[in-house]
Amino acid sequence: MAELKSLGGEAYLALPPGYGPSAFAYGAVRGGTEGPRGTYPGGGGGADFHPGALGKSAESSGEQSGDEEDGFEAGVKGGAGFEREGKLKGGALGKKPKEQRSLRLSINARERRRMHDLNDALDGLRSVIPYAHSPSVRKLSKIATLLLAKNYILMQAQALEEMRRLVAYLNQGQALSAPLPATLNPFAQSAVYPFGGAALPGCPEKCTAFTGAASLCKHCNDKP
DNA sequence: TAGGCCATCTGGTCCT
DNA sequence: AGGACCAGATGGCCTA
Repeated sequence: MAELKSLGGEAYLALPPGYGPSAFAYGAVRGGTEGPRGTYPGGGGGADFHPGALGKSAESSGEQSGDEEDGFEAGVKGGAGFEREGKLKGGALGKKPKEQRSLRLSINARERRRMHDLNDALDGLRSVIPYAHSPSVRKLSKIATLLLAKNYILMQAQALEEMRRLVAYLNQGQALSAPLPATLNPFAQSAVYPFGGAALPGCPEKCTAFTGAASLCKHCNDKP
């Protein structure tokens, strides 16, 4: 996986290759809304999910009660982990006592809930980082969300530091008429755009879709 | 069709 | 013992 190196200045919010522009390219229209991917039923694991048993509506913690029969019955054919090393770890499902199967279902449900909570948290993160929030743009992937958030935090930290330096400078009683050293003047430096000075791929559309205070990229900001 | 992303299942480990 | 967390595996969906 591409490492996110320390980024300087306006590149803070640029995602590493494979996550940045591609995240948007990848994020291009995807059947309109981003709703459930329709993978719940069945999902992986080979479990035969009851369609609809695990809809997006039930994604949040709290739901999923009752340990809906995850498809343990006929399901789990070669499901995750089961055929590893050619053997059935922990015993074949069919041979599991009902009690153990019940326990497994409970564990599965709990894990599912945990992952849903994690996804909810990621959604919350997506909602506060600057990128094009639009129905026509697919949401950021998990990895892109994390990397973008990290860069955003770094960018904010840098901005804060610059402001501190500026305040300290002004507090020293320096004449305002004197031009600030470039290193102290945040406004003399190039503005920090989440996607750097280059035009964001699909810039006009995405920048207009972006609901933040500023444009996503300098290119767009220069052309109101 | 390959690759990316995702949801889910599962067993192991650690903690309470 | 039970729950949380984790990583590996699997299969489905979608896009280029």
